[in-house]
Amino acid sequence: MKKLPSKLKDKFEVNLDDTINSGQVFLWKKTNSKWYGINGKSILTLREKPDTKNKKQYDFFRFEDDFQEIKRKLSKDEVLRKAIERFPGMRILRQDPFQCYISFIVSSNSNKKRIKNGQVFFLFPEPERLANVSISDIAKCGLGYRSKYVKKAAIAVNDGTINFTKLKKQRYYDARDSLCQVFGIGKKVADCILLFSLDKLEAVPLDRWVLRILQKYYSREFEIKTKSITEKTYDELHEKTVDYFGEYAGYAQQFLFKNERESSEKKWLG
DNA sequence: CCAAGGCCTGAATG
DNA sequence: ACATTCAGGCCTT
Repeated sequence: MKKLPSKLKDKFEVNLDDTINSGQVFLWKKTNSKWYGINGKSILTLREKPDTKNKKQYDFFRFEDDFQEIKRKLSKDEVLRKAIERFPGMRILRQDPFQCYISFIVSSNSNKKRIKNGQVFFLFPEPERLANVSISDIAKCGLGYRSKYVKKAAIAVNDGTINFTKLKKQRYYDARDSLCQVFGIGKKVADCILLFSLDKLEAVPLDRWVLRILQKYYSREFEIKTKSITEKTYDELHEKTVDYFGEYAGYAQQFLFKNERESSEKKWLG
C-alpha cells in the first residue's frame, strides 16, 4: 500500500463497510464491492474510495469535519483510543433528515435484522405522500404498533410542526424538545435523528447498548444507578457524557458502540 | 416461548 | 399540586 500524506489521508479517510455497518443507516446493500443506498431523493453508489469532489458525497460523509482533530480530541481516553484505532475510518454520516426521522421511529424496540432486511429500493417517500397513506397500509410493511407513530410523524412534517431546516439552526436541547413532542419519539430516537441528520454532534443516543458500555468501562466516570433509563436519568447521563467526552460526544458514542457490537458478534461466532 | 438497538399509558410514590 | 418512577403492553421475527 502506498502511503498518502497523512493530513490528506485523514481528512478523507473512510472505511465504508465499518461506516455503513455501525447502526446509523438502514437502506444499504453491497453488491460486487459497491454499496448502493438510498438517501432521501438520491440513490448513492459508493466505491471504497469516495469521490471527494462530488458535493453529495462530500456532504454525506461530513468531509468538512476535521476528522483528524476529532479523533485526536477523543483519544485522551484509553477505551476510546483503542476503539478509534480499531475503526479509524468509521464516520458519522449526514443523512436525509426525513428518512432518518422515520427510520429511527421504526427502529425503536425493533431488531436490527428486520430493519435491515427491507428490500426497499425505492426512493424514500416524501412527507406528503407518507402523511396521506392509511395506517393499515403502513402496517402492511410489518411495522406493527409503530404504524401510527409513522403516520403522525409524517403529518407533523407535512404540516410544518416539524421543520428540519429550523431544527438545524436551533440549539441542541431546543431541537430535541421539539422532536420529542412528536408521538413515538422519545429522547433516544430524538438523539439519533439529531446526530445522524441534523448536525448535532453533541447528541448521544443512550440505548441499552450504550448504557451497558458506560457501565462496563466508565463506571468510575459516570456513576450509573439505574438499570433502565428513565426520563430524568437520561438527561443526567447525557450531561455527564458531554462533560466528559466534549463537543464530539456523538462521535465518541459511535466508536464505542461499533467497537462493542463488533466484539460481541465475534464472541457469538467464535 | 423468549428476547430485542423504546415509547406510551396509567397508577403509585415522594 | 407536582414531578418522578414503575409496571405493563405493544408488533414482529
